[in-house]
Amino acid sequence: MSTAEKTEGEDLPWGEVTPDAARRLLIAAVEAFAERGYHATTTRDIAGRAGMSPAALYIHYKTKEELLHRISRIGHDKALRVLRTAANGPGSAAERLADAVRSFVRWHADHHTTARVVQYELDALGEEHRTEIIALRRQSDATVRDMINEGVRAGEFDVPDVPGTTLAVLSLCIDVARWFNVAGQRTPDEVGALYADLVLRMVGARQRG
Amino acid sequence: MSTAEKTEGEDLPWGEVTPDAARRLLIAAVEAFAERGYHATTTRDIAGRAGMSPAALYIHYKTKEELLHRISRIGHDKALRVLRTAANGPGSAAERLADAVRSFVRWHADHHTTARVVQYELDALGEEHRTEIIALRRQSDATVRDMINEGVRAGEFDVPDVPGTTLAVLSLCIDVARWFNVAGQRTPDEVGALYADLVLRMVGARQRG
DNA sequence: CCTGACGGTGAGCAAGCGCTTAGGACGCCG
DNA sequence: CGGCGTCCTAAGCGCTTGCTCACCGTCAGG
Repeated sequence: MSTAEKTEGEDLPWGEVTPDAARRLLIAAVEAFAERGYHATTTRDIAGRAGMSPAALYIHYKTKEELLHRISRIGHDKALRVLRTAANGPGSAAERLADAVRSFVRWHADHHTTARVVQYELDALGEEHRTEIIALRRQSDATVRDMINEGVRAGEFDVPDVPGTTLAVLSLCIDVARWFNVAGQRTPDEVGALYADLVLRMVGARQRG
Repeated sequence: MSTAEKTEGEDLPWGEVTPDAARRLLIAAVEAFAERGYHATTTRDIAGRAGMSPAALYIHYKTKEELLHRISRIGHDKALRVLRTAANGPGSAAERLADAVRSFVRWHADHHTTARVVQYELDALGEEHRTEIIALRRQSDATVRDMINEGVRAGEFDVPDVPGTTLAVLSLCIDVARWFNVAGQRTPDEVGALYADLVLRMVGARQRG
């Protein structure tokens, strides 16, 4: 068996979406949702961007909402994995928090079109799908909160309000998806570095890079 | 002439919208837009919430987009005024910045339903209206940047990247409109105080309150 | 060659959309 | 009382929406 068969799912942007036509439709939907928002996007527009007829969409997805759900699910999974990888890495609490913020922000900047859909079209989802996604977000929250708590316990941080600071840190990172590339001229790496520094200041880390 | 005639425009929430029916429609629109988003809201829904027939909307507003524009315009004006009042107040740069963040955040929390429409439905506006609103946002940006610059010049702050930090501070404040009251249990005053402290940390203010 | 599954299309349905228009209820002035 | 302007409604127009359905080309297996 050729090695390309199983590995191709990981490196190209939406490789985990398996029928090729389904992937093209999903990518088209991400673009359209990010540009105009979920409700302002028509199924005809999505199918058109993917080079297909309007009816083709319903061969691969049951409803327009299912498309949004798939995008939201995969996007949140990836963002959470990025966060956790840095959080579980080596180094002091400050180093891990800076790393986590840096890569989380970089992800939101790099994939700002996906991130915008994932973070800002949440209540277009149906009841069940929305609660599923909210559970994923709580895991992101817990990941950041744990890092901050560890830093406080180790004496590295000075944080009077841990839940509030956690909320603010995540809010700051997530909002990158809204303004990125609308303002222009900053690379994802630069924003990541800036935000890592700002967050270290917010938690009162003693030494700064 | 009775004194109530001119003063009533200032204290009640949308007092500047003068025909009474027009105000009721606008308030209904704010609620609906905040709950479901602009595109997912129907003119019938807005009129229904205001206790009127669908056609009544078009006596007071030419289009649904004009309603959004009026909301956006008034909301941005008010938020900018709140920011500037604190920025032009007395005290050191640190005190004024903290004050500005505190009141700006409090406004976004208090009027989170209005703020959500104002901050997150921007690209539902038409071309001309959108550029008009963006000009107002640039003034908010300039107000914050000036305060930070003054603090740096006075030796109160330590900020390596002033434009980037300005962006982050505003992003942090604005995003309050997204999560407030979805999370619950924090009062606008508490969030304002927390955020003022966090922002002082971000700019490296030497003394903290 | 036939067969059947797969993946796609063209046409269109019922419902809902933003918005318009003809007309009615009401109060004010003569 | 009539005439008029203001504010609102009932009805509906033209169009678009999410989605369906009857049908078709392609290709592997026998």
